[in-house]
Amino acid sequence: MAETDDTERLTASPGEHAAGARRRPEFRKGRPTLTRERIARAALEILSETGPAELTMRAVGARLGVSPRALYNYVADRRDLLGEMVAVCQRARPQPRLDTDRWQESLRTYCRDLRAWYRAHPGMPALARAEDLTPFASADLLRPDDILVEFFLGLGLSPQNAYRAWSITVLQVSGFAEMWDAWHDRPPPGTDPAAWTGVPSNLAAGELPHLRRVIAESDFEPPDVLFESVLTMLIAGVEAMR
Amino acid sequence: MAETDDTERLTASPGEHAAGARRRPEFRKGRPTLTRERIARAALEILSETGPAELTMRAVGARLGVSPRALYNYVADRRDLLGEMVAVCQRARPQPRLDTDRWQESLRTYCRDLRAWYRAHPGMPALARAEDLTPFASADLLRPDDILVEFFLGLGLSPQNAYRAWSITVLQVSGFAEMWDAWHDRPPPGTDPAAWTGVPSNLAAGELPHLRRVIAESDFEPPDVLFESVLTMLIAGVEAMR
DNA sequence: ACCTGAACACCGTTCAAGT
DNA sequence: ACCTGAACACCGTTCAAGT
Repeated sequence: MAETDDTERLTASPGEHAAGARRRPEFRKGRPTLTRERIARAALEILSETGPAELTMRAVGARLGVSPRALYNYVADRRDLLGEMVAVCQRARPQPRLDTDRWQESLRTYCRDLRAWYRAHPGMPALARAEDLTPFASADLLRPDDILVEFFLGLGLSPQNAYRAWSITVLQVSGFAEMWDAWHDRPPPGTDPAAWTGVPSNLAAGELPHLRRVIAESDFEPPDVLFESVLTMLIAGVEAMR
Repeated sequence: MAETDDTERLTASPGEHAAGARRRPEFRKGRPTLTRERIARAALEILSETGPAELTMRAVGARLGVSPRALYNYVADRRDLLGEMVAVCQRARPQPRLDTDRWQESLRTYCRDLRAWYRAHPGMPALARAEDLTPFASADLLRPDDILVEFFLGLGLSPQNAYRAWSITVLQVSGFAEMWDAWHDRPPPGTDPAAWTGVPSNLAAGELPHLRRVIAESDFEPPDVLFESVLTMLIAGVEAMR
């Protein structure tokens, strides 16, 4: 029993077991034992199913069939729970599979994966910022970023440009997911998602003529199409750095 | 007294005065009279000085020297107050001054103004989304957007491309302000702003080699420089649409 | 070792008075 | 017409027991 395995280490509870103590049981009264990770996952479910306002300690406890007080045996406070939520998310961030010989297509693919990951946790960056959490605390959470930087260096970019390209790539994808997808994936109640163009339909004649014309004469494009346009711009920008 | 002026109309209180009634006094007990707008401005100050967690009805009342209950004579509830905050912000959105003959420089200038505007209200888009508010409710708030679309049409873009260019411009600027500036303008307490690169300094040897190399061999670039890189990409993207 | 239940301070909101 | 103060339900968190 020299080394505990990965999941065991990550889900260790704050009440430390002495070395060589028996493992904590997987179940208790029919319910799975609480762990920091299990609590964080329940909280992430609440966050993406409802929203940040409904993410309360009481709601997390209720979802796990436990009193709110029980959570405090594993997390110090709400802020600590949010930190664990960030960590759980980060661990699931996609690992880039990048090929410098087909660099445009592989960058595109990775950005699509990254976008899907951000979309799966809408509002998480905003929540982290509102609570002054520092993401990327540990080195292994930055592995995807290291691979991405390596890729840009492999394209022949200078270190400075590789740093810029990395920053801009993450910025483009996270910005798109948070500022665009978040609205389109769950529009405010009462708005018609399909017709949602950002422009009110009850306009006085002559108001906003150009905006109206452009919307009338454009085909409706789903967010995916706009995202590809952003990626095309990004790729052209990287190309210009070489 | 046929037409009330702009500010009067916008700050009308819900308790309607009969037509021809005298104006409500500007002051009351030495303090300026409450209005929806004045309440929203106090709330915006709290939001940007502290953060969304400190934005409470009680705090807004205290800042105005009034009991929390008094606010409910002007706003229906917290959500209504947030809506008024959005409206106050939107009214202050910069009007583009765009010249198709010097289109690159004037687009750049407008984007800088727009970025400054977003930075002045950090977390406002996230707050609006968390509370399911619909921004851009009224037509006059979309005036800047109409001007921007007119500008892109004037460059010879097709309606479809003008729509894309508008979306992407707003997306780029808002995304940069919310995802990048928000962190750099007020980093989590305990981090050194000048050295903040997003990478922890206590790395084991051999960990994240490429990220470390890139950071070591890059000059520190303030966010302004990265923003200009984003704008260069945006301009190249628009150029490619013509 | 880990849980529950009561309790406290705080927040949004409402009710009943005050002037 | 507009304000205050008390009150209610809810939230984060803690204390004192339970098993």
